[in-house]
Amino acid sequence: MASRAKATILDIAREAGVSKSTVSLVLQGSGLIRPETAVKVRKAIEDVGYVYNRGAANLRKAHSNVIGMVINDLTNPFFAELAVGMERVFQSAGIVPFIANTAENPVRQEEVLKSLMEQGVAGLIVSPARGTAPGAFRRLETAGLPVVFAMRRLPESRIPVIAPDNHRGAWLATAHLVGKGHRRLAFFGGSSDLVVYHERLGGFREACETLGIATSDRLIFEGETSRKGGIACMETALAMAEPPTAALCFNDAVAFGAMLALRKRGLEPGADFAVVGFDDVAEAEHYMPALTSVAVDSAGLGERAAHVMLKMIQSRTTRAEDHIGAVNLVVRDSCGPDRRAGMGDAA
Amino acid sequence: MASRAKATILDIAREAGVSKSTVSLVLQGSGLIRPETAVKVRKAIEDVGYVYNRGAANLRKAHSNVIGMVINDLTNPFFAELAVGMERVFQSAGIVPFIANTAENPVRQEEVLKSLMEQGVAGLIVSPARGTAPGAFRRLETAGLPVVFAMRRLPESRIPVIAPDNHRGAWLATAHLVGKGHRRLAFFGGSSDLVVYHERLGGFREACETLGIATSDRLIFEGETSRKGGIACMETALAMAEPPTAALCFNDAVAFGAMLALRKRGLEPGADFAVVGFDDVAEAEHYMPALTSVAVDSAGLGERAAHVMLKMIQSRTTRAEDHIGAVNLVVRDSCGPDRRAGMGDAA
DNA sequence: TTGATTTATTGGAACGTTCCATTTATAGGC
DNA sequence: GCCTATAAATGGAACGTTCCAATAAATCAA
Repeated sequence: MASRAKATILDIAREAGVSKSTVSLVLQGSGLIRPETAVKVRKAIEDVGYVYNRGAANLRKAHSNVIGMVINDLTNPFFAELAVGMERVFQSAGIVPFIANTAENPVRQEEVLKSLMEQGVAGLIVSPARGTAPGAFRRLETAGLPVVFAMRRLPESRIPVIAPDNHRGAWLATAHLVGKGHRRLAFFGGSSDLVVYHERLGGFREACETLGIATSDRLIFEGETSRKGGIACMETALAMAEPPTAALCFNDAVAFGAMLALRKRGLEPGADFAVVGFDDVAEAEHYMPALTSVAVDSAGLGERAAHVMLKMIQSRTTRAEDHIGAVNLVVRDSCGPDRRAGMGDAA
Repeated sequence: MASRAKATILDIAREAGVSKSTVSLVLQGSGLIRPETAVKVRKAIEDVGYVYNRGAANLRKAHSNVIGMVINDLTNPFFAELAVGMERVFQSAGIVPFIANTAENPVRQEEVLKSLMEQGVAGLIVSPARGTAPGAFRRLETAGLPVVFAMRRLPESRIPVIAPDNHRGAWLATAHLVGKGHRRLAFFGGSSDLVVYHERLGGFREACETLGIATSDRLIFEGETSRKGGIACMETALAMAEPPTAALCFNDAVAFGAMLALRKRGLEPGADFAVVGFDDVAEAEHYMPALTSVAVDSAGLGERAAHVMLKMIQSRTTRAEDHIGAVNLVVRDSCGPDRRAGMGDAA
């Protein structure tokens, strides 16, 4: 049907016997054209197999309808959920979000960012890769492009952030463990080049202090934020002279790893060692034992980030308020009372 | 630094004291320009904070450097891995893949496809949403756009497919169960609107027939391809007068659900009922018990799909060979021998 | 020196839209 | 019937690139 060369509005115009301007108007749904004419034009559009060329249009129009989502690890279901939340909002605003994965690689991130800009996106929602240089987003800022950070932030930047209340989440989880009678608490996973790490660890430390629990740097185990990292942390911890009896994990993946390591040593997660996760991914509920975790509502945060972005685009500004999302501790089966202390005082 | 209005190559030309053509040549890395001139131009580019306008360029150039990946369910880690494999290949070819999620919704898929085309993508890699209309890709075909299906296919279409050998995978898994002494085998999850379902179920049926096992439609349980679906299947199955002793599950998610349902009834997966999954997602290895599953190498299939796409773009064709990826059964702990039969003949 | 050849650089015409300023057609008021 | 107001449709100039054909400058062979 369609000829080999791509059809343009001029082809449609010829086909329908009108001018290209009329076709353009129809395409934009303008009320200025007579209904019968519109019908005629739309038929011609069908007939020639026309596809709109947004690149050409953007040459004249102020802004495009695509926004980019730059995500550091797509294989983490947590980020996938974030993406899904954003999509929900954008879809209803007629905006198409394109997702790009940086695989936690700053160089790749640079490329992706460049490509998205060249494509003329209207805005960018970014969860920056670990190890991103402090100035990496300077260019975007000076270009006046709306950018919001999701989940993660960069040490010093004026870019608005949408993230959960990491400090409070860690506080709640720690208090829960203390309430169960644990006195020797560890923190598993993560590393200090992540701002989130400092927030979560900070909440842990503050809770310990407030509740009169001694903390020691020897009970803080840095590690990968994956199952593997969790296994490693647990193994080192159990090898100590005086091992901890409970651990707050940087995220759920680390917690799953920690529980795996326990099993491998013949210990029962929950009963022999209490584990709390962070993020509350879908899997947490179905694990054996079901994981107690800090729920952050990632889809909700995604929606929020999308709304903020929409507002920024609308008001053509590059500034917005940070949004710190509420968290809550979901208690399941992975934290029993401290065995040793339990005998004496915890009934 | 940068002025408010976007800088164009004309601004650069003025700044560097050359013509716009020279700037364009530098941008394309042409060897025709004198090195000193190139340096001067590049400096000017830095100074004015220029960002390349790919939309304008595509107006003249034949094709863009972006290809679209349309995925039906981003929250399934399986698809995320597929995406990661593709990205690896495209990155080294200087192509930027944009991912879009259809959330298993044909309407959304239509929008996403439209948007991607308008954006002028060079090609499309698609895992079609369930319930996609047979003609949904007709337009793309006639437009001469290279399209590859990944993992899933549409009933009748000439679009090349990259997918695992579902038939053989199911065959292997079924034979494994039979080898363990099971004689009453069920198939859990999936539904007949998916081509993949017919392939997997076909392999199951053929293996049963070849190995002399009776099958009955009453042992084929359709259901959602999720944990929830797996739970439902298992519950219905166990309620039967003569329940099966083993099940091949449509995918790993269904298998996890089935095992969950067993536990809920006080039965031990592996010992009391054998379960095999399909896809071998990362989680399978770490589950309790570790899940026996058919590994499909999704990242590898992603790479392959990307290569096929690259070749299609290069040779400006819309045809390519299908590629059926090898599978292999990873035996873990979720399938013990049939208890009842075991007494008698399976030692 | 001259003409031919090579090397660098440059105008200008596309590319497919949008949108402003016009033109043309239709209707209304007198 | 004429003038004005409104509705509908249109031509043409952008927008930021690429690329061809043309020019200008430098090099070479005679």
